[in-house]
Amino acid sequence: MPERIPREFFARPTLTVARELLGARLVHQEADGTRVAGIIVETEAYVGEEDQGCHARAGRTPRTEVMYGPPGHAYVYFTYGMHWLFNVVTEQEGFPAAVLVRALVPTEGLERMAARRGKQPRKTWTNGPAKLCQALGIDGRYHGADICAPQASLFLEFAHVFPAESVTTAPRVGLNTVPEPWKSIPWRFIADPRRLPQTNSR
DNA sequence: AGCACGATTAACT
DNA sequence: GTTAATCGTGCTC
Repeated sequence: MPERIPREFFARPTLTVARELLGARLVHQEADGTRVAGIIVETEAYVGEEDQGCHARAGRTPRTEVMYGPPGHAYVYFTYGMHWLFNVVTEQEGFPAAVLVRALVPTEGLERMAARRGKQPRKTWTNGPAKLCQALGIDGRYHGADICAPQASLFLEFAHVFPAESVTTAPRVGLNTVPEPWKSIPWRFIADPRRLPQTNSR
């Protein structure tokens, strides 16, 4: 039985959580019991009101309220008129921060993913933050959900640990109009999926 | 009340 | 490399 990641894991510095979430398994247990899941291979950290790339730069608003709440909750928001993005709230309650999950390697519920991602090739099912939400069936219903609750249907499990040499960092994506140093600071974490144990992919 | 813009993607050229 | 699709949010008037 895989071990679910406890809340204390998320109640730490956001950069640490973002790095250590690489290799974790994101699981959506659907209403019929089907597990749709994948191993996280890319994340980004968004840290506090000072971070001009973080939504909380505007302060506490209805949209960002969840980021100010306790760690281990889902911050799910809608953008570009059609895409959902999934984040996990980090740090202590009262400090607004979160980790955006940007990419997964699919491992379970492949037929569900195929059904949701349509005719797209498998390689592109979960290689983007909005794509993985679509593939796993994550949308605004999960905004604010406690992913550490025992009965949670959306949660994280410890699965794999990537060695340091398989992890690289880079500036965060899509912050074109954000001022420096936030625009270039390397708070994006990328794991080499080739370092993952072989899956039954084809 | 109105508006510019975005933590994106897919389909173009 | 460029662009349309599409709408909630936060800011301005």
